[in-house]
Amino acid sequence: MPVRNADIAAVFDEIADILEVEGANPYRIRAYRNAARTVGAYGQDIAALLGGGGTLPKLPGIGADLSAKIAEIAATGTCALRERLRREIPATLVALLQVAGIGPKRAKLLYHDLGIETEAQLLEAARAGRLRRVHGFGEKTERKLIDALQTRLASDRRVPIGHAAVAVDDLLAALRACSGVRSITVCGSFRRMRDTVGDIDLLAVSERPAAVMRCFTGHASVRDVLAQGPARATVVLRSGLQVDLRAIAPESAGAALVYFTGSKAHNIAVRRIAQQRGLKLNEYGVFRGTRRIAGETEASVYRALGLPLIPPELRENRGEIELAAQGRLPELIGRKDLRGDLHVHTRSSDGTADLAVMAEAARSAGLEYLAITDHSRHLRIAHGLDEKRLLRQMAEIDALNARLEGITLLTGVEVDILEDGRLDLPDRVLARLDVVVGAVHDHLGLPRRRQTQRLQRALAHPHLRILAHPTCRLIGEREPIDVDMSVVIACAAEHGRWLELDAQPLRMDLTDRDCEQAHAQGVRISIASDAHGPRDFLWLDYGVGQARRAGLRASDVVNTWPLAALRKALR
DNA sequence: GCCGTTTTCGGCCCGACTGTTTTCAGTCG
Repeated sequence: MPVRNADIAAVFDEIADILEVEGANPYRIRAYRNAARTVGAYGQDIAALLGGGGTLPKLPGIGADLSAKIAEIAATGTCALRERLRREIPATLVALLQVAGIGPKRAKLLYHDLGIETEAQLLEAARAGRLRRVHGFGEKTERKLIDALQTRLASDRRVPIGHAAVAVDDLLAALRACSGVRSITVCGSFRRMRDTVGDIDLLAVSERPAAVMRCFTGHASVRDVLAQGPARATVVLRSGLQVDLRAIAPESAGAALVYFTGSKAHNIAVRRIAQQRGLKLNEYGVFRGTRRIAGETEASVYRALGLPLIPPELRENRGEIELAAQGRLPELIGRKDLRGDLHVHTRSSDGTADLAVMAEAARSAGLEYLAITDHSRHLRIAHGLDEKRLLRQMAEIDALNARLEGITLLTGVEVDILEDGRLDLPDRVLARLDVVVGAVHDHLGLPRRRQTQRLQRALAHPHLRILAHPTCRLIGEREPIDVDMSVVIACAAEHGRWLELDAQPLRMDLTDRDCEQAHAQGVRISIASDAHGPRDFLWLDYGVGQARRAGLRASDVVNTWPLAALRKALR
């Protein structure tokens, strides 16, 4: 089995986990965590690079020791340190760190004092009242752990960002209406527009924090209050989603936004910059000694550190701070840049609305053109169109275009890519369409080589223009297909094909990293709603967010182009 | 374990909340 970058990252993360339980130097643990992130995000396949006689360039946070371990893992799949650590600490004990309220110190203590190695044993001991015999544990901790263990399975999954947005809608409206509130901002991974969120982080700017806290913990959607103080509170909603609220005074709003938006790695990096300049950065502002010199806005915080404002989507400590320092941050695409959508469905296949309704909804969403791309015949479950029905739809679109104002419909199809890479409709009909979007919907389990060849063949087809939802993943429900994405991207680049960033909440496919790779290879991206109904165009917000995470400018995204330019490119 | 226009050794971001403590450790973000 070839060793992928993700495998190397997993080894480092496991080492960090075990070292935590062992109570090792926290900075050594951080070094392994950072290395895991760096390796996991690295663009090239490291094992292939080293195996081919290449050398790994100097990466931040990776010195002589970690490079040697990377080489060892790339060659063997593991490393001596991990094997040794595994013999010292049971793997199930490491898993205990996932339980809320259990950190490395307590895990170690439980292991030594009570011999507890698994979640099941922990639950049993807590129920039997044995935990309170351990130093630092009491009745209350025991009860909390029982709760945490019982609800863990149901509540620890990350939620697609589009679903989380819906889940906190009511709560946000209530908080914004609360007296004394100047603003409520969703921060955390939501504001960074990650494809999933683990919890929701809210920042309330207010001069009367106590009132906001009461409004928050007393809201009808709240099931449990986990923690509550004058400045912050944590609740669990009835939906199972955890929400943190932090209240802050207006003069500190910007610093608090930076702090609460993260990422953690970005925060650590900018605080280090503050330190190097003889300053201190915390959620209340930037301080020289005890004097606050910035903090009311995010821009003021970054300015005090000698940096331009860094967009939230880039704050992952993946090089954005260096780019900012050099004045080379990209001018990121925004939602308003989108002029069209090149992948939507109607009632003709599995959509819920007809052509005119979808056209009107797209126009209301600020779009100027819309490609109608219903499924093709092979996808029977979605009533896919055969040649005859597709030709009829094309005629309807022509007729409708004559009447429509402010929006233009393009003819198209989401044609199935068959198991062998051929397309599901004859060339003579594909040739007559404005845009052909190709997608895989079955044989998702093909081995890597065959799946990759299948996509290569499809991309080489003269009429295919866009590869839709390239990895076919459904977040939390279905793993991505096993495909060599670097080969697919290279193939798209070679043939001048475009890759889709499908913004359906469950898909968000391409991922931010793949999108970044595609961009680096010069491949254009189509941000598509894959709408099946008139309200689904709001998903485009999340697609744009993901594209921003990948560092895309408007010009990199084909559906920002004016219709004339797009038509020219399509010919 | 990494890193260096003060350093090759001694630093490494900073604060809130909880529970069990008699002044603070552990956990979390």
